[in-house]
Amino acid sequence: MTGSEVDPRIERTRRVVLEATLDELAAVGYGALTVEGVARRAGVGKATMYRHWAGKPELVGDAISTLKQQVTAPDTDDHRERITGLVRAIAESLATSRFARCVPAIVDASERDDAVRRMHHASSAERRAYTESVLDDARRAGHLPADIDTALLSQLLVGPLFLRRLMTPEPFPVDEVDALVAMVLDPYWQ
Amino acid sequence: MTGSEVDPRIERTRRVVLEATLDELAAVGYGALTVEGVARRAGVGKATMYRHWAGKPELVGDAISTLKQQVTAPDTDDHRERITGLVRAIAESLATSRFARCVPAIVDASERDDAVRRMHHASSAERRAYTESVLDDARRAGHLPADIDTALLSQLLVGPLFLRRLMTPEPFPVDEVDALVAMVLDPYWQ
DNA sequence: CCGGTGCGATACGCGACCGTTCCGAAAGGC
DNA sequence: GCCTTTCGGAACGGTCGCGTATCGCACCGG
Repeated sequence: MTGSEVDPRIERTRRVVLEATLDELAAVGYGALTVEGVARRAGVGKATMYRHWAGKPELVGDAISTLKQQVTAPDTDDHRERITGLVRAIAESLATSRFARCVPAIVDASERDDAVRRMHHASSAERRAYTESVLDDARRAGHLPADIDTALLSQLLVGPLFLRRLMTPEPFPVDEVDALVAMVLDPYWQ
Repeated sequence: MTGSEVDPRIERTRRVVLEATLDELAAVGYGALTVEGVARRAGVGKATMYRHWAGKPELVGDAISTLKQQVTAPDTDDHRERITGLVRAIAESLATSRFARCVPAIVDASERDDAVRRMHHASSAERRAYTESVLDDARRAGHLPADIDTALLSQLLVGPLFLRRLMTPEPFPVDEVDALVAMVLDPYWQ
């Protein structure tokens, strides 16, 4: 009845399977992902899968919800450097992280399943809010015009990164982040 | 031997099937797309499919290659208006066109199949080159600094549009295109 | 130490899609 | 008008994933 602690076998299964789900998602995409395939990759019995998840949408939705943002702005008082550091971190993440490897599959899955769609857009909104908060800090510190639209500004900074990841052969080069930030911010920086 | 003209039956089959392929792609994505499903949607025998295409990758690659960009800048001497009109047209296209409906599936398919990947990136490069050429015209006309990076500039204008289509519930509002263009270009416009 | 429980493995019937083959009908092209 | 080509439809054996059920084993927790 105390039940506060979870059976470590259950805990382990959840961890291993959700890990495998993300790998499978990156490897074959949403449409071709199968519960049986994830079970194989995770080294788990198929029955175990259905003991924990109702089916493919629930499994994938659960897996995606574990993809929380670990990208943060550097901890400095220099607002300009905070912004540049954040954009650079996002660019690096989009070039190497598991999230980056899953993005195309997640984008596609969002078109097919409502639960995945909500997860994806919620996570995306969270990341966007964080970027905006960093910009707002700079604005409140007087480095940006008081009436500037930081929501739009954040899209100018991040949009090109996703554009390059999803629409071109190579992600946005981290080397060019400084030029990007300069082109966007220099005219407004005070 | 003259062979200059193609049997209209073949021509019709190609047209109908490639049309259906794009619809199916938008509906179920790449991973879940099946040759049999496309045949059903097109109202065509399965044998006919294999008479014309070797398999799913070739079929999808062929279909995507028919998605040529019809978006153009308005024909005016006002360079600023040409640019704004082009960005507005892209935003409208991303909200309504079949291309927009297929983008998530195409992005995902590009991660799975090399032929699709090449098609997608080639089309994307073509569109980007066009946008850059419009910006270059404005630059040569003296409206933009001679040394400005129009490639980066075009990503600032288009990036947010794709960001909103792929990472948020709603595409970039056409109403806000003017504000976007203003924020990007105003500081550099001469 | 022992009852309870999660586990991997295996097998089931079922349906979908694969890629191929054959057919008679319909339409093209000379 | 006749020969040729393409067509849609149906059927083939084969593979794969579905979701469920049932094992015996191993580990957990009290």
